Amino acid sequence: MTERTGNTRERIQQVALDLFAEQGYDKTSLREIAERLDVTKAALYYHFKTKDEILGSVLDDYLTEVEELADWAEQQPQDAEHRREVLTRYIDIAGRGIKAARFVQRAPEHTGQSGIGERFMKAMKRMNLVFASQDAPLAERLRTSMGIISVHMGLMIFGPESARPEERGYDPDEVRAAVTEVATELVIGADKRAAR
Amino acid sequence: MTERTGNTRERIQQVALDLFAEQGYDKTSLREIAERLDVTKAALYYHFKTKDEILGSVLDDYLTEVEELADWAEQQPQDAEHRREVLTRYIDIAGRGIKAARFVQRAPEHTGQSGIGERFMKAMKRMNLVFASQDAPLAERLRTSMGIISVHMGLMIFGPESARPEERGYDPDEVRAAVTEVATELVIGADKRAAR
Amino acid sequence: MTERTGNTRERIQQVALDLFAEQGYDKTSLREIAERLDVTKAALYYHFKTKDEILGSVLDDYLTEVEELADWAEQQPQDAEHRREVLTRYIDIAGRGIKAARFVQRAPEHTGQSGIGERFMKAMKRMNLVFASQDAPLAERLRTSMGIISVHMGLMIFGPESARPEERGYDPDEVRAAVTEVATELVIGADKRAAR
Amino acid sequence: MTERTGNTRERIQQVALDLFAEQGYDKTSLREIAERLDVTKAALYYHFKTKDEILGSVLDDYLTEVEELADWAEQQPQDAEHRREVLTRYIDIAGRGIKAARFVQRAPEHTGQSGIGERFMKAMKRMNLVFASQDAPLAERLRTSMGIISVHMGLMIFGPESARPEERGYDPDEVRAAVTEVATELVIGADKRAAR
DNA sequence: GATGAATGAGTATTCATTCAT
DNA sequence: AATGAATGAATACTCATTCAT
Repeated sequence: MTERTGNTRERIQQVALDLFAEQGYDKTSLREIAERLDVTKAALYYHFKTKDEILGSVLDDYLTEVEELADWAEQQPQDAEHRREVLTRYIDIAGRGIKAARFVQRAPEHTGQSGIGERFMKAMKRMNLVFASQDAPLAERLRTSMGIISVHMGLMIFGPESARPEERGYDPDEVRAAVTEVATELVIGADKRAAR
Repeated sequence: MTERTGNTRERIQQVALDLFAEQGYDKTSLREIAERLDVTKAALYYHFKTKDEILGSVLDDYLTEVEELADWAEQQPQDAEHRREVLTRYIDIAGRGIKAARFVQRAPEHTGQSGIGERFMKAMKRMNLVFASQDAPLAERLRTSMGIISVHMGLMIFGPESARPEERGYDPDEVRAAVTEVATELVIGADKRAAR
Repeated sequence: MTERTGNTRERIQQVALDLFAEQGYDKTSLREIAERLDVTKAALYYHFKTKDEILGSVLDDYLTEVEELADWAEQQPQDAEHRREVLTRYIDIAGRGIKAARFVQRAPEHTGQSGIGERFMKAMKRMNLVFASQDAPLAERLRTSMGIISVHMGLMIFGPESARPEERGYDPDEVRAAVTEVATELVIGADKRAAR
Repeated sequence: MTERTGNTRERIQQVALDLFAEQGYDKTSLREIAERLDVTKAALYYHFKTKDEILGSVLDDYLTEVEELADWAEQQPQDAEHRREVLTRYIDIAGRGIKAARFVQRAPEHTGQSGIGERFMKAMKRMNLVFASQDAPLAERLRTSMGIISVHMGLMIFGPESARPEERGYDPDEVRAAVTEVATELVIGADKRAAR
């Protein structure tokens, strides 16, 4: 009784996300995914129409959460308190969807052709605009951008699946605290400075 | 008779760096490079042994400069003043080798297999260690890492060859000032805080 | 409750014939047929053993009619009057089974491997022999062949489902008259000439 | 000394045309072509950018000749004598490019997507219009169309490469005479009738 | 009377690389 | 200093078919 319970679709998604996060989208071939699951490539095509659709399905949850956050954030007053709240929520989302977030950080390579690429670029742009408007001073915009990136990078570098083995094994709460601290300085400290 | 003689090697390097920076290493094919130069692919192999060697030769200057900077920095006292100096020099190097820096930032995709990947990972690690030791608090380490990354990102996003057309056209000095401001906060501000 | 029961088999045949006539046998995939019917591919296999059997079942009526016509024709005296009669009947059959006739005309591509291919080649050969014997002069044989082909072509080009939109919309009787005129000239005119 | 003299490109064209004429474009795979030439598939791609380009290059001569004939024909007076001349020339062209002509006759399957498909449809349409205008009676138009088709069919059925082995081996001149006779009746006989 | 899940063999195309000239 | 010709291995994707349920 090998536990093959109609879960192939989800197994594909898991493996695909793992590999995409590890090696990037382009470097991950369908052959690789199929082999790791011990099915044929054609089986992947039973569950998904294209490779891109696999990526889409795998980023969908993450992206949806980010989009909903952006929706909410755009309706809030743009003060320090709310920014802090938005940032905390974003860290939550990225923490849960850590592999997606990792993929997202290195994604520029892929963006542009696939529908999913555009969707995700738009979401990221909206997040950026929550923290600094398009016509804020360059330093301000760079700082808040780096705030968001620091979330991805912090989780990538010190998280449980870091590419650098010597960095694995930190306490998740410690990592989260560090990420929150740095990202907050960049995003909210920015706000305080602007208020001066 | 202004026949361009002997400069093919350099022309290859230029075109290759342009394309690598634009599209990434993997997405750039030798066919593309050769076509743009109006030579055959085989000509590339006359000048370089492999694709990876092209990349290596193209990153070499940049990497050498960074390595020399690291050499120097490791010999200096680790105080705020010297860090500021190191950072300024790094910004100089990145500013000159902006395409290499851009490539470097998205490089994780490529690192690992090719000799050049390792060399450049090592150089980046040394730079990081100049600003925060391996056993500094996580937040501190993340902050200084973000300091370096902010240099690459600032130049990539607001520099003359930004991928986002709406961000092109800023005054280089303005960009440099913003980059310096943000990177310094992250790297030196960090220092001040640590001193408290 | 007008649940369509038991008619799936026929619906498959209809859709398949439509698509085969439009795009050809090879370019029509079972997925396409299944999708258009909103059933799964496996359902097709419940009703037919192979793709080829679908084609067979779909051409069967047409082929049977042609075979019966050939049976009858072979028993008749080979004079102009009877030839005219055979031709008229053939035009009737082709007019009713216009999609089958259309498929038949372009069929050479397919003939040879599938049982149905052979059957239909044989039927066509018999029709040809009704109008000109194997040892008639080449011109005579070509002329009568063209007579039969002109039936298919006339219906294909000027019929209601012509591939060329600008040719759709002629009065069916007009088309039939033209077809009859040309085919008769080729088949019977031939006869008269032969009689001279 | 195996006679491998830079002629691969032409060998590809020959083999491709053979196979296209025999089996049709879609049913002919690049693997098949490559195997028959004892080269790899990649070698085909050294000489041609796509499969379609192979087809294009292979039909080009034929198509060019037909187009030039159409150019010329459109400038001539539309009388029986000139039509006879055009037809004779067309039979010449088809006789020389018999495989192309054969492919052309069954081409509808392929036409439409590939650039070459359109080009060739246009050429055929022009040939048709030389013999009967768009608003001639249906029978007239069908008859002249059949005139052209009878050229292809005659050569296909009775020519040296007939698909039916029992029809191979006729004297080429005899075939040509038969084709000329039937095609002329259809195309010029038509004219006489119209003149009545 | 059908579906869900899968397979094996195939397709066109691309790429880094090689080597004789 | 370079080209022309080719290869081997890979890639994303499609198709007819099977079978347990």
